[in-house]
Amino acid sequence: MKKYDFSTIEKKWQELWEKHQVFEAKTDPSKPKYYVLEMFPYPSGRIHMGHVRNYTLGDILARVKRMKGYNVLHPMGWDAFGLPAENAALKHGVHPAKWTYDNIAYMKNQLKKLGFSYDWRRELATCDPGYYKFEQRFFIEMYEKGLAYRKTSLVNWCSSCHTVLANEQVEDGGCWRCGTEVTYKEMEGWFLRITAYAEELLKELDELEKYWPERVIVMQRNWIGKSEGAEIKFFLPEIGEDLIVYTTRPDTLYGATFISLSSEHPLAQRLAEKKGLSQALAEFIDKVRKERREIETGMAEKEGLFLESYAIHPLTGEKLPVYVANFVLMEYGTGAIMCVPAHDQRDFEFAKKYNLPIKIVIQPEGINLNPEDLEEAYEKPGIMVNSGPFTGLPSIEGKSKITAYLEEKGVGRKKITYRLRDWGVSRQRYWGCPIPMVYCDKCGIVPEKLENLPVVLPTDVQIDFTGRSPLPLLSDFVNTTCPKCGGPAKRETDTFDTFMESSWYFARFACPDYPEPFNPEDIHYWLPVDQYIGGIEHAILHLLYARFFTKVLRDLGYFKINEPFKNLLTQGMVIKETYKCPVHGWVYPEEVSPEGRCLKTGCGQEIIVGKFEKMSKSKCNVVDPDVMIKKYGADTVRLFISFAAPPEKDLEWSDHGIEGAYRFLKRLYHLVLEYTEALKEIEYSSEEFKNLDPKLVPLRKKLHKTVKKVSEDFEKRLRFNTGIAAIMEFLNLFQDYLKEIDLNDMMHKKLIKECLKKVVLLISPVCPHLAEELWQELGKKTFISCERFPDYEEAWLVDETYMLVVQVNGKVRDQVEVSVEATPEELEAMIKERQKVKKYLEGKQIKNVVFVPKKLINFVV
RNA sequence: GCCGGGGUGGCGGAAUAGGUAGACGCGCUGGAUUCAGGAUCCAGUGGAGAUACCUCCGUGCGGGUUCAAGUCCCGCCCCCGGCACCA
Repeated sequence: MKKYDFSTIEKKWQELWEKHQVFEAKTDPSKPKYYVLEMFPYPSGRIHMGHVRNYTLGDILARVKRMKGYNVLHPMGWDAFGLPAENAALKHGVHPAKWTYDNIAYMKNQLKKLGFSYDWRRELATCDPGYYKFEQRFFIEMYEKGLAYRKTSLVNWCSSCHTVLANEQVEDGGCWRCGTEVTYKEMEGWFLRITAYAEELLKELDELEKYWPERVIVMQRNWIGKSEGAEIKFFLPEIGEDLIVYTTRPDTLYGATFISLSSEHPLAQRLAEKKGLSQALAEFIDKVRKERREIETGMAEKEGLFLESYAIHPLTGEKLPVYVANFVLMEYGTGAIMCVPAHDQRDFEFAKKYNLPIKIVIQPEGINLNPEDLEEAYEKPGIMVNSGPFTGLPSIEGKSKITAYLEEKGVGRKKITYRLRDWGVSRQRYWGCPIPMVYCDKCGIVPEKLENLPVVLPTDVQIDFTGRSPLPLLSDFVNTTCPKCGGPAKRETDTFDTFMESSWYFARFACPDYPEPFNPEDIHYWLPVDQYIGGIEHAILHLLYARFFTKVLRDLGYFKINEPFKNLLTQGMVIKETYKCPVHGWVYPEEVSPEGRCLKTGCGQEIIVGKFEKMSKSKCNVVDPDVMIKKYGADTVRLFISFAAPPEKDLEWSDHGIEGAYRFLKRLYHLVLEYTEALKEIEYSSEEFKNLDPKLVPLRKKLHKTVKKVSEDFEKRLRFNTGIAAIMEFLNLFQDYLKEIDLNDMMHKKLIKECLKKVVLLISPVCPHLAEELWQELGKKTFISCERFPDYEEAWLVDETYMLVVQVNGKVRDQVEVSVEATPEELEAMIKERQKVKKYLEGKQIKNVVFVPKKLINFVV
């Protein structure tokens, strides 16, 4: 028997696919298109199992859609700018460009070995000036529309990466990449006005809700954080100016007993000066900055500084003391709040600490709150009290009534606020896209001329051991001429956040060689992406930025679409069991004895079998895709990874599990080969099966049901695990039927041929190399990758008989095979006489009989 | 605290429309083959009791609706993820 020689088979078909350009996509408006995209990888050096899973899921879908007659675009590229390249340069003395391109070459080879059906002609790397020059152009166009601007702000700073981080890149107070604690620094930098699109980004989520995972929608909604409230003016007599506060609870206005400002608030400074408190305020600001970490996480105790000033309540005329408070953020709302201790927990705590009055203005129904014995703020709705003309109103109504009243009197207005902040895109890094701006002493900030783009990142540089960007030191780069006046000027030396590149790459894939950013013919045909697949870790960052860019590019006239990704699938992580030794920490599986002891020299401690965790080098639980491909072949790896769990769930890597997948493919291979000689010349047409041997009819029916099931699971539900299970189930049944098969009978042979052909077609999106090989063995001259997905015949899906489940009082008591044509009356009469049923009915009165066609009959006694 | 998602055999997971819970795979048990191991093949495999038929229990816990609930409703517990002084 011929051995299943996967390595020869896989190499053979990979070469043939490439030679015959099988997966090249061409714009063709006469055909329906389907754009499958997986999140492109950062070229870190080697692909990991997470990539294998992501790209296998995408590849199965791309292959299914191709077989279903779609013109499929399935590209791959490299998110090639980023910090690790600089770190590698530092550590190994390799230039970031060389390191990056070497990694790309290696990883591309790995992807090819997995047999993914990419159109490699469209490959792009974001560090290529031919790519990023358009990004520079978009930025200049945004600048001209007022969507990009420069400002000084307090930024998140990672001292280890020597760069600024966006709010989205701070996780639990640490840098999202290296985990170093983030500090705050005042810096100037470029911002994109994503807040201008806040409302549209939020609103469009209602539509996306049908096609995107709910949790992603929820995360984005929270991130945008829309709130409706009011801005209210409080007059400051000391300086003769109005202070504007933002509140979502105008209904509690009469309960305001003091005012708090952010320490960064400009009016705080002015009031402090007036009262000779500048020194105290400066100290307070300093303290707040130092404690910002604790403040942001809600850990710091509330603290304030009384400015010895008062604000006039716009409706009562009362004098309210003005404080600066450490918990008031300058970046949100107006940086100033009215404080209602009775109905806001934060204000309550502050008031208690500084002995400020508490005034109740909302009473819950049936309870009478007293300021003296209040233990926490009452934040829920109720009936308004002590609220002048509004007393007696439900607080829900009071919100809009008070706001309207304020508007009428000119001391306030309705206001919508978003939590979303503008996107800071400046990074003090070398390995990134240069920001195409020039600083001229005479003309100020001037964008580079479009015809001078790209501003090329100089590659002839030495990476300094401090890890700082070499760009500011490169006089050839820095010194330039002003695009406006031609005089001497200096270049911007910051580079873009790398999320810029990934915000529009999906569109460039439609026309990667076009001399302009986009060829309208191509992008209007291919966009949007029909199915986007990637990790949940990008639920906010990347997906929100890409949505924002899409809207901007639409408004700049490039796109016609509003949203970049129609359907989104967020696949789970690949996780594996971990082992921990009490002495040595995490250990490799090879370092654990069969008795569960540590095998490190002289150790012998009992190993703690840990949780399944995301594969990582530090936890010693990684499985290298290369090793698996070598041992089992790409088809087995693809099969296991798409079978072991539904796509959106975490997948537990199992060494036994992959053995099972391998076993299945060997079985399939040998089964087909066993018959290929006898079947080579056999052809069949569906009409011929009308005279099929009755004992084989159930087999053909199962075949057609399986085709239907797999078709739905693979194409519509994206549940590859159940689709594959259905194929396995059919093959099990098929093998049972082999005893019945007579190879001298022509009809039998035709049926076997049909079964094998269809099974091979069904499995082909998952295991394409093996499928191509078996297709050839079955006498076919075409690529199975270019074949049509099998059809099923409706007539063969229906059964003449079925197993009727018999219940008595809802409990299963019997099963009978019955004809679909039998009437309920006939069935009832027949079943009552059956022994198994009879004993439950004897001596009982039948109260009701429930009959569910083709399913069950239930006697209620 | 708020917002999502989830809890099904020894394990990963099925059950798409309220209708046989446990498909498929792993593991395990027994058998065949083999000098032996591995590989392969066959049979069994939710639990308890009877081991011939069969009976009872069973989808996190407690109630409910229904002829019928893993699935719907109410209350609770636990796990995972996100957000969290955003006024």
